[in-house]
Amino acid sequence: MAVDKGYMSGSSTMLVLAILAEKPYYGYELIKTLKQRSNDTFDMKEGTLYPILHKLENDALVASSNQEVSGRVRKVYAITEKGSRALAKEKQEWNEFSMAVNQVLTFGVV
Amino acid sequence: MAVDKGYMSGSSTMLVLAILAEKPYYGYELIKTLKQRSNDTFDMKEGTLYPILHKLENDALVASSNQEVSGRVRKVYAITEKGSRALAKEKQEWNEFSMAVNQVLTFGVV
DNA sequence: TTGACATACCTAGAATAACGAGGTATAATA
DNA sequence: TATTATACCTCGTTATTCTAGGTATGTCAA
Repeated sequence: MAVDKGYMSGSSTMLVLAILAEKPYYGYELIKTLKQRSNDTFDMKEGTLYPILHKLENDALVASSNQEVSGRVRKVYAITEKGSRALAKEKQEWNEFSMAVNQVLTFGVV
Repeated sequence: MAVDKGYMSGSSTMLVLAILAEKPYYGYELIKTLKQRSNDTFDMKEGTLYPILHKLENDALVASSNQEVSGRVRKVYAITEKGSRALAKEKQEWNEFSMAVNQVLTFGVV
């Protein structure tokens, strides 16, 4: 990660879901997209992503299918209805968390 | 934690330093202050705080001294010059990180 | 005065999450 | 043909937090 890896903890799953909320992606493509969207701040490793995708699929938050993309079969992941609901909840938690952090950091600052 | 514990990872140390940046605190007091400042979002456990304080002291980011506070000897922690510099850096990293998250979450949203 | 509760500091072990480093295979390109 | 990029995967290490305990003191009500 470009940022301290500790920060990533907990938000990785949400970030993956957020990317998939737009349209289906396959793993490798997802990493590149995440990197782009974050202006090179997030450089998620494959050793991080694939276990996350497998867990998401296991929990039925995403569904995978083998599809031919530009002449090659790839495992494409799509978000499910359940996944969309989970994402909405995680976004809410993230907002609560980040606001609380900013509140502590800016205490006393006018 | 009131929020998912995963989110805390990485920011706990920064939050402790941020509290100490205002004035010296002893451990127990610090937990209560953090909880107040965050509107009950952060409920840090003692098993989390004390190891953090010990590590911070070991790295010379804080300094401790036994002081009598309201008729009782307590271990009071104060931020050092080095600690202030570390806090400034961590704040910067936090800003970079949270902005990147928000950028990914709000992609395509007008 | 005695028992319960809050205060106050601490540690060991379990759980979780991300990473590094490796493996395997195919396609493109020089 | 050799190298690089693509593409998916797993295992073991490391880092961080929590749970659950231990110890001790002060306060307050029954």
